[in-house]
Amino acid sequence: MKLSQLFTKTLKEAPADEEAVNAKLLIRGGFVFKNSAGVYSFLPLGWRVLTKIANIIREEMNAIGGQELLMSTLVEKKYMEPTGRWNLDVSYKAIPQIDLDSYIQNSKFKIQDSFVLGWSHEEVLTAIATKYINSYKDLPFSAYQIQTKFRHEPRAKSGLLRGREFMMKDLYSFHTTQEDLDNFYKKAAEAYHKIFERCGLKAVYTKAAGGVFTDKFTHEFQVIADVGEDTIYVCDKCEYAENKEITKLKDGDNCSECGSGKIEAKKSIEVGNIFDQGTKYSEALGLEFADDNGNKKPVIMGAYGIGLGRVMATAVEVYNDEKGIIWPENIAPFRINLIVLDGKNKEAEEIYKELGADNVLYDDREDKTPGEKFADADLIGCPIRLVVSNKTLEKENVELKKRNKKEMKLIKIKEVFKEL
RNA sequence: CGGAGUGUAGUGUAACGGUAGCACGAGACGUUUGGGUCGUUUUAGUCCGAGUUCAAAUCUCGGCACUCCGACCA
Repeated sequence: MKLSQLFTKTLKEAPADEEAVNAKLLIRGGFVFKNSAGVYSFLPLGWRVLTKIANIIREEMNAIGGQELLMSTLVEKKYMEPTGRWNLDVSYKAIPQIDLDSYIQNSKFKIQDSFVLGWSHEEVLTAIATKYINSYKDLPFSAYQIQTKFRHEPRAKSGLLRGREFMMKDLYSFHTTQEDLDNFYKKAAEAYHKIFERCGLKAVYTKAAGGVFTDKFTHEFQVIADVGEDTIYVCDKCEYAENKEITKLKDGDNCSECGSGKIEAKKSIEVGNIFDQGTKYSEALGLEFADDNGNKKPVIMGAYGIGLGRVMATAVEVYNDEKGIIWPENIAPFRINLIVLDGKNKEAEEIYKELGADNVLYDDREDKTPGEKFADADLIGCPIRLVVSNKTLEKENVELKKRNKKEMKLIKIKEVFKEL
């Protein structure tokens, strides 16, 4: 991508009323546009990051057998009412625009028969499954989607960390036995660890409460960071952790799991969670299977969520300096930021062509000074910066600097492709 | 939803109740080219609605929005 063509621009200063680092840097860099509190549009750079996160998640979900699909966003009352989740405060209702007179005259229109904008899709997928799942032979299976969720947050905050509208991956698994669910649950947890690791994040596996999703304990993936709104109690040795909301652990306790570690309280961001939902949804919506004796039994379910925007914002919170973002390799909008100084030259064009528009953000702007280009490169935060200028070209060199390192080195243009 | 704070140009900031100014950005011309270069010039603003006053960005009331703390967080 040529920076001269990118329709967004960087801002020298962050909006005065933003306090969260992720909001400041993502807005300044032109990754996102804040439409309202907790409601963001993803601009080309931000969308690239989000897409990369989505693809990592996809690969790992596919690897454990998850089948990708896309469910409806408008969810009718008939789905949510049986589970008691139709009239929860989190709901945004979608009410048709009809004039009041016809509304009163025409009793067929009932506001309560409208839709909720989907904020979680257990009911929808369970209802779909009733159509296709009859026998134990149809199980287990798991399916997921990556979709925008709508949740009414009484207080949206911290940039992308708590929004009213956000992209989420939600996977649901369906099983005949608790053992089978437990096995899948472990596989999903491993997949989650891989996902966060690939995104450059270290997530602590944390025991927590299930809220409205389940009465059982759940597990959260928590990234330790001061902006986090959660508090977890973690063992400094074995990393056993429990969320403050359920724990009896205290700061300074000895770890009961490994026996030798010390428990510490840490602020953290919940980037993902997994739930054992038992038969709550299958029973409410009549999802049953026939076992090998022909007896009908409710399907046992699990749910597994990751907030994509939250992963993105968390990476920014964890990896930044006074100049800008330092993206982890795998989720950077581009791997390389190529800067050309002293006017365009054929060497830079060749490097850009060779490495590819999908890998390189090519700062070919002719009306910008070197200082501005460097400042933008630091702000946008691609892992590798290449500079081609008269100075480097004298000896057929390119300068290479990593965003997370101070040193820079000169390498021969011909060898750039090997190096990268 | 309770509490606190803030709303001035695209962004960041000034202005005692008395001419809305500065910087950045954007446009033009020139200049400069390894860390947001310099100069000239143009552009654009008091969140909305009432009230007090000769006069309101400024005071009062109402609304809306945003930020932070708390409650909530599926």
